[in-house]
Amino acid sequence: MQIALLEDDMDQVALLNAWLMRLDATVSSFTTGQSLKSVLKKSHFDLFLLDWELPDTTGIEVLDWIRTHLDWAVPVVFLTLRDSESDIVRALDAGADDYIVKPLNSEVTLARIRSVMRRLNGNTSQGVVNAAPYAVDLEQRVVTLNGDPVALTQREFNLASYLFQHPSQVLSRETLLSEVWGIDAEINTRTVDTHISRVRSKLNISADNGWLLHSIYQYGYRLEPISRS
Amino acid sequence: MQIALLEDDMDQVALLNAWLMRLDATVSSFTTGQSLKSVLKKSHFDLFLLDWELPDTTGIEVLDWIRTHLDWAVPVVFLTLRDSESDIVRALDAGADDYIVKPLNSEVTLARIRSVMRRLNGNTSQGVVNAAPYAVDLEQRVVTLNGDPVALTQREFNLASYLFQHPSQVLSRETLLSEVWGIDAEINTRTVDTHISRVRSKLNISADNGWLLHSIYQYGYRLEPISRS
DNA sequence: CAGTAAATTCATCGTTTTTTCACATTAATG
DNA sequence: CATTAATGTGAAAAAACGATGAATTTACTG
Repeated sequence: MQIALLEDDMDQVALLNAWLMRLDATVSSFTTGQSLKSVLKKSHFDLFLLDWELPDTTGIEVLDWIRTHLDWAVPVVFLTLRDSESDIVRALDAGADDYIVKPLNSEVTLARIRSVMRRLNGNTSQGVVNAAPYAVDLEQRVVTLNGDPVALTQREFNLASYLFQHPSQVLSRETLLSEVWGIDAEINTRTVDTHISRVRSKLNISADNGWLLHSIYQYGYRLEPISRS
Repeated sequence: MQIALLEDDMDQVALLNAWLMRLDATVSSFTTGQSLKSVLKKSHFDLFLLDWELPDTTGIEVLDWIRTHLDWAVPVVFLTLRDSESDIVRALDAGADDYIVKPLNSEVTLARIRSVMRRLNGNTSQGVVNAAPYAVDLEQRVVTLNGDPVALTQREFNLASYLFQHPSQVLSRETLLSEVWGIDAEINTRTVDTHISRVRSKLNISADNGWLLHSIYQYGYRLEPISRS
């Protein structure tokens, strides 16, 4: 679990770091919007925690940037001193998933973060991911097409399973390397492409089966269902 | 949208009913856990709003019942007077999606409910930009002219989509490079011009189709509709 | 611990996409 | 109207991707 914390008060950063450790998460903290943005092009985060007031921008602007440039699926939680009702409404309507007013209570903060994360993973944390005509059984580690199991290697299964758990999301090669391979370095390799190609062909992902696995030039891949109406 | 409201104070019920109308929702209210349970066997709800204290049970028990007997994915929000931190943590960890302490503020309550619903519905925020005779489907990443899809490459689509999302606006080359290419440096390149040319020709943007894509001398471009009378 | 089979990564080539370049055309200025 | 600078556009060059066989690494077996 990768958490990005945008907060310019170093005391708060230290405090939150200590608390978030209990979530079994890796926390990357940033003190300016600019520093976060520059890292975002290459890194993946599962959750953003934003302060409202920052040296070079506001949390709302960062949220807008995340919502237009990244995926909608990433949860964003505000942690701020600003407690006016209009600010709360503004942040939530801009796409925030929760809004916690400082001073923070450790238990409540963590419980709210857990709640947001649960909603994100909710349907897919375990069991069977349904993506007709495909189904991904995370217990048995098997992907089926129309009920028939398809022979995949471990790595192929891990990749396919990650893709089906993040449908319609634009996934960078770095994200896939980090999430599927567990490699965090920025290495020059075409391994991801090779495996994507094999998954595509073994699972026969095509318009006929209602799914497409596109490449995003210079970036990564995206698995998406075709909505036929 | 079907909302179930479990609340025994009739004044609160009346108040919430009035507010929730704005969400374009149908509200069914219940004053006892038993009455809600019996209806659940036949009815479907998209959201549960629970008070903590009820004549025959507690909100926590109802939440437990929902989580074990119904789909885990249904969002549940607490609306209660109980404001102790331990109660909040208890409810959230039992699977609640949000916890709002009374007295309620209408705007904040509605914004929090919208936030929870948005997360559930898989973020239908991206839709189709209508710019007759063009349409830009941000989900499928396809531009259509009179309903026929036009073959565009990724970069061409990104550019066209950005232009159609900012019609009649004067857009500098720097803005386009930053928003479409993700490049923040001011580099000397004619890449933007080439792509503009491609978009213009592939989409056949011309007076015949009601749109023009002008260049702004020494600055950038502007896509604008022609008002035909 | 060696031999074997399987999985993964690497290397290559053909194809597609993007960028650069060259030159024709258009626009602004006085 | 002439000059200069910027834009339009087709073609070439460069970069990235798809696919597949070869090489390497890993896992298993006796």
